Amino acid sequence: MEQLFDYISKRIELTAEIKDFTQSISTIKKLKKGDILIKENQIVNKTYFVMDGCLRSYVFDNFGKEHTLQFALKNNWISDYIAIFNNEKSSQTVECIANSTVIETSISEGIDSIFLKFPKIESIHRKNLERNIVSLQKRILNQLQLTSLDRYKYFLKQHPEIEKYALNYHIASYLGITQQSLSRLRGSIK
Amino acid sequence: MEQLFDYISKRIELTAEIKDFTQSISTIKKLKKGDILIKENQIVNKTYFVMDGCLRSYVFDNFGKEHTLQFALKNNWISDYIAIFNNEKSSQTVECIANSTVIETSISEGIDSIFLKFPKIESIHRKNLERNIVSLQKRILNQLQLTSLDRYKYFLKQHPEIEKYALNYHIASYLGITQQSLSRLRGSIK
DNA sequence: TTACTTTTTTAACATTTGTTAAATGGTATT
DNA sequence: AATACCATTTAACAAATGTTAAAAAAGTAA
Repeated sequence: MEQLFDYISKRIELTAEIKDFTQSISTIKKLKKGDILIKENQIVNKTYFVMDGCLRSYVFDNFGKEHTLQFALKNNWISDYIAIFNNEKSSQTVECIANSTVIETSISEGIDSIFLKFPKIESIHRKNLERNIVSLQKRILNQLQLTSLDRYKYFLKQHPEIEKYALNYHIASYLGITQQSLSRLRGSIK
Repeated sequence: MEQLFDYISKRIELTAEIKDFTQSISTIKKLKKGDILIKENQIVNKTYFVMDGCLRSYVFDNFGKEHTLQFALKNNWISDYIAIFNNEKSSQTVECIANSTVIETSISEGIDSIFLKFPKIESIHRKNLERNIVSLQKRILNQLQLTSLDRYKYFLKQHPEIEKYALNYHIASYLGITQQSLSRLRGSIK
């Protein structure tokens, strides 16, 4: 649990109160490759902090194809935030793509009520949201202005250790191309 | 200014204090089509609330091509948020694409200091960020799973009155295709 | 109206990416 | 080692989109 406390204390002053509260809603879980943490059409009241390993969130389209929204490596959070923020059932799947250790944090009492009790946590959350928006905007701009080869190169820079964990089609479905195209791009690099 | 107060009071209880403060950092501006509000490489300490008309934010790529990040219609905010959140100089341009009336809000004292004084404003901001993340994620998913024709149709649903304001290439550069391709898609609809 | 500018459409051709299918490579199990 | 399973690469062809250039249409000002 220390890893999460480190994360928090880098952002705000970690009081005993906040520490106790965080502990009370969190549990450490060992996961195996292939485990599914969130399925489609469920109520989402958990969010996951990756201590080690790698999780992936994705959606299925009408043809059953997967489209990857996020990879979460060490010290990153993942969940279906569309569902949480909109109070909807999940449309995303969150899957463990390598043996991982995560902290599962329950937000079933509602995030707004948490922020009411601990305004400092709202500040952390707000800053995370800002960071998140910056990276989503950058991803959109990449999608608009880069060729798929350049997107792939940028992706590797951003996630240097991802190839240890992710399959070809995980990455392809993040970049918006087919696995065969990605394979072609890889060939063209050498 | 009433329009902005309406916007705020729909989200939090609008106290006299917050009203005064908001007024003290805001001015109404009439803009003409073609006016540039934010240029590349400037310090960004303003954000714009559209009362009427339409603004657009975009970036230039290495070849001088424009890529549209956002259209802001009535009751929407626009600025270069990457610059603001990261404390960087602007990489985006914000342009007025139709005669417009906006409220220019100065955040030169720093958004964090504003939130310290008025935690309620941080809550509004936080909820806006969440909504924004949902729509950015949806845009990414659309980019991943829809054909450009379906993206265009979805875009029109989302921005029903945009065709009054936006040129062909504004929309094309938002969808990530050329103006010629967009023209082809339009033809194929009828 | 006319002349001028800007935007949109159209067309021919080039390039990229998708589709389908088969071959190759890797890993774990018996 | 042999088998089975899964992931990756390769190839041939199809479809979508980009590129370049010109024509048509729409908008604007004198």
